[in-house]
Amino acid sequence: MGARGPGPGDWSFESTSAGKGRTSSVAIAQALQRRILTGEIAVGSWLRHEALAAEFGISRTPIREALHVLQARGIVTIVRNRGARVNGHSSRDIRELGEVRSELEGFAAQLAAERITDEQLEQLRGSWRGFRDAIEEFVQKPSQERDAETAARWVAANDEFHNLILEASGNRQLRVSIQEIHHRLPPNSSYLAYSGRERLLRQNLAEHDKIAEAIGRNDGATARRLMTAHIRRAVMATVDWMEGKGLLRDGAEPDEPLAR
Amino acid sequence: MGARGPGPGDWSFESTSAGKGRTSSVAIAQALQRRILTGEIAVGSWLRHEALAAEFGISRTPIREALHVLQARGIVTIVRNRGARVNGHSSRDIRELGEVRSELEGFAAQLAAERITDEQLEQLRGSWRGFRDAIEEFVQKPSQERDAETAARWVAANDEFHNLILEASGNRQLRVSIQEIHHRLPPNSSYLAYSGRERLLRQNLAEHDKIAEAIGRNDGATARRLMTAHIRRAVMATVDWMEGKGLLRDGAEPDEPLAR
DNA sequence: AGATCACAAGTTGCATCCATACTTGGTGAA
DNA sequence: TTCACCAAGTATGGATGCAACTTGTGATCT
Repeated sequence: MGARGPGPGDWSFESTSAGKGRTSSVAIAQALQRRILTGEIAVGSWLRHEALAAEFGISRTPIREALHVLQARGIVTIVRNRGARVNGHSSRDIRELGEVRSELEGFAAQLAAERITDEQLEQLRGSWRGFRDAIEEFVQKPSQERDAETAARWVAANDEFHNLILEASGNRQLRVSIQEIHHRLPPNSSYLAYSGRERLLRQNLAEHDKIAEAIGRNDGATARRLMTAHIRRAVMATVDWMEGKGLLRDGAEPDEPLAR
Repeated sequence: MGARGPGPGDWSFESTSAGKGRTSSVAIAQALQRRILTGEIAVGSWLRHEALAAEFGISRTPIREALHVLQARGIVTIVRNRGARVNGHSSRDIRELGEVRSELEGFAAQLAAERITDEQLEQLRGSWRGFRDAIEEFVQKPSQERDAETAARWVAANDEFHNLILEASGNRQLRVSIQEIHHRLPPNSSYLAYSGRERLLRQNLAEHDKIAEAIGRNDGATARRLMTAHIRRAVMATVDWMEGKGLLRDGAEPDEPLAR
């Protein structure tokens, strides 16, 4: 049961048709969500059934379902007889999400420190080594050769580290809640925010090391404190990067569509 | 601007028909969710489009949308060409959800203690008094006269207390996450779990008092500790009640893990 | 008798069609 | 010139029809 879930930050499919001819509406929701959160679809824009249906080569019905799913996730707002509008994030939203995430992951680290098994601990250390090796390989390449594949390795190793801790926490609902928060954040934002900055990457690695060590000592309080600080730093880096890329909505919003 | 935001994930209505004849699919999702979480619709049962459409007097299209929303909330699982199956909670799920909720609400209390304004503090105290009065009125009535309306008063006062703290925390995303957890729990479960037990009600009241006092002293650490313990106690009462009512699924799950 | 295969019933998934509400551009009057 | 009103256009919400898939049952073969 360990290897089951790809965990948070995993939007695998998007590749056109999932199965044969039928494209599940959840796949469409995922594809739309990815485009929205990466900024490919602008914040505040309206999503029109007809255009999306034509683009995906299907009818409006599954599009409508996908939009309702996105509304349930808080990513768009459906206004009656007007359509679905993209709910942008403000810098404040990202920071607040980061606060929540840091608390939850800190809690997970504490539980993990109290409950982790020897086998899981060994996996965690292996994951850390994988993270280290992937980073070393990444930073030693010249910038031109840094392809997506090498970068994906340390992204995967990073995800694995956090997932192992969630797994070791023994609380499945905690995992669901954290996933739900990831659903409200841009995918791979950590990768994008860190990819160019070697110093931050190395700092990240060192933090992972200390967290794993505290968990290995069954020191829940320290593990929690370290993890919380770790996530907060990552969030700050993400906010910086998003602000630089102009992906954030300004604080003041032009017109509130859902005034009820 | 604080009071404005129905940020993402704020749907207050549940009141039958939203407009006139048109029933929004969101309203249908709410109605179905309520029935599922109260046990009116059995765990493990299949929801069929045709039957639901006939029951609500509408066609299958909005039913399908509602089911997809419920799947996004983790309440049902849609299996291709087979339908939507109700995902029951196990006692472990409820406990785990309670752990998460207690952490988040504890965090909210800590933030509230650090950031609350004088005006909000006064509201909080007023809310506490309302809670006290409603409980007094409730417990002094003979059992037969305890109608839904009087009980609803202290339920509302209790909700107001927690909502004010969330508001004072200044973190809107925290509120969304907690609401999302509530979406995975039976509605009014606290009311149902507490309604018959005067001692628990009074203890609840005393805990609210201490929490409000710690927040008033700007003592974040104490407020957090008290709130976390408060929620955990409430969750334990809820689990007891749900086990007594047979609303929980047995621990071992036959097949079909609920994570996607 | 037990197992296997084929067929039929039932359900879902998607496409298309109709009704309704909102938007918007234009026109006329103050 | 500006405001108000009206009408046409457009997009969404819901209903219905059809194809594909799953499953249960019964007949046939070993």
